[in-house]
Amino acid sequence: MKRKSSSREEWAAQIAALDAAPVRKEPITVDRIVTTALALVETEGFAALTMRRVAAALGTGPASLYAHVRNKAELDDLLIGTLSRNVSLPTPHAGRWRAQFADVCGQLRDQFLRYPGIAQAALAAAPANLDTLRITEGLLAILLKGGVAPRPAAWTIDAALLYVSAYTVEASLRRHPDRDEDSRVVDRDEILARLRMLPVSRFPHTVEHADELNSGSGHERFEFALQLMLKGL
Amino acid sequence: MKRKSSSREEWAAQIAALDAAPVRKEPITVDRIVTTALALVETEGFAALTMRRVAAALGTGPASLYAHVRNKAELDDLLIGTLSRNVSLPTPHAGRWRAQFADVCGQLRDQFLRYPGIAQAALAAAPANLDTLRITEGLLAILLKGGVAPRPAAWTIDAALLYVSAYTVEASLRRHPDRDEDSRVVDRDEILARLRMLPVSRFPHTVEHADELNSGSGHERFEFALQLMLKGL
DNA sequence: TCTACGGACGAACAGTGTTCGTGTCAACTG
DNA sequence: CAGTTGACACGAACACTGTTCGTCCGTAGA
Repeated sequence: MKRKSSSREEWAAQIAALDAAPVRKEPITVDRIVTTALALVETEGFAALTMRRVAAALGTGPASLYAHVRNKAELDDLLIGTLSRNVSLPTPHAGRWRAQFADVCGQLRDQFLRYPGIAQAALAAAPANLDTLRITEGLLAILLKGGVAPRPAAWTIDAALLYVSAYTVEASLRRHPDRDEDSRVVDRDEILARLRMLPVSRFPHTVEHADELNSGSGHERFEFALQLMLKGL
Repeated sequence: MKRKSSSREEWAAQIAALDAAPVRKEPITVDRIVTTALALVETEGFAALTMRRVAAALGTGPASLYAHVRNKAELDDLLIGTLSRNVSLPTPHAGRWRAQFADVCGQLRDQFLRYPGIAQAALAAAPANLDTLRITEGLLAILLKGGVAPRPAAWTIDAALLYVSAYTVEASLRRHPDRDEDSRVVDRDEILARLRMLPVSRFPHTVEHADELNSGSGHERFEFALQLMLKGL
């Protein structure tokens, strides 16, 4: 009888599988995990990137992911690796090294901004990943071709990548805060108003140049900071 | 009888209080919370900063903290505010503006490094806090005294503060990782060895200048990046 | 003396990363 | 072709996290 009921269960399972069959057994792979995770980050931000949410989007439980990914940290690494693979490196041109360097950084910035908050993972995974090393290699090639000595080149790359991460983290937090609730979201005008509200006795320069402190639309500040580093070489 | 048992309980409580009395009722204040939290971060890192751990160190439960602090985010804000209050601002001197600027950034860096990982909170709390605004004011005064125009001054300050946070976050992660277990901890020599192991075909410059990429003891890279920004002005 | 009131706090909720043990399906082996 | 093996999928659980609710209690004011 056990056999009988078992076969009946099988029968029921087969019937149920009639619907699910086409989608049914698509196996979990690292690629599917990464793709799903990126989509999640893109729409809901890095804070929403959870093993459980990724697993749920794949129609399974969190434990299933750990056969393909050691850690959430490793998943983060994979994500920024994928992002890094999306930036294209130019063949170094001696006369345009500044523009080329800034362009690569800009690509990285845009990748990070597309997936809000993911730069937090970039700050942690900086040295380990092979794909980020590819970018470092490309930037090094550009600077060396431009005639920069190896050591300042290396240190400049380090500083620039650090800045890109910090810039994108802050930009993401400002436009995609965890809680939209009460007062956390402060737009430009609000910030300006608050700066003007400061006591002039203690914050004379801040009040006087509040508009300058608050200025910089788009990526003007980003470009400025980068050019600051590159002009200094 | 209820009264009787109540008074007896009181009596027992008073007896029990004989020992606990001297330490007993020290009330919870924001200052005590902040002090405890800072001590915790100093010894165990920012990842260990938990409402529960802070509460436990104060001999109570986590709910007690929420009478004095709205959020963990607000606690983070308070912490970096306290740290910011520790940096001393010089009276601006026109001839020494670069050194003064670098010195203030160095103070901030040291504060952040003393409490490993706390700079993560600084990246989030940048604009809101009043104490960080004090530093911005000080830096602005230094640059203006040095003859820098308001707008580049403001943007440079922004870039520098961002860089300080990123630098300290990365430095903290490198020396105080979450897990000391298997392979996450990679010291200088290990990194150098791995860089040399790369395929020369794909990473020619990285392999050739591996030692330069890995160089920079102490805060040499930090000073370099800062001077890079300041020379560019 | 009685009454409010504000801080302290136990318990609980929803959610996190991660692990253990079991199931189940596929492919290689005899 | 039958049988075993091994890798993968996954349910359940553990030890945490931040945060809230309702209750308690000690002190200040009427």
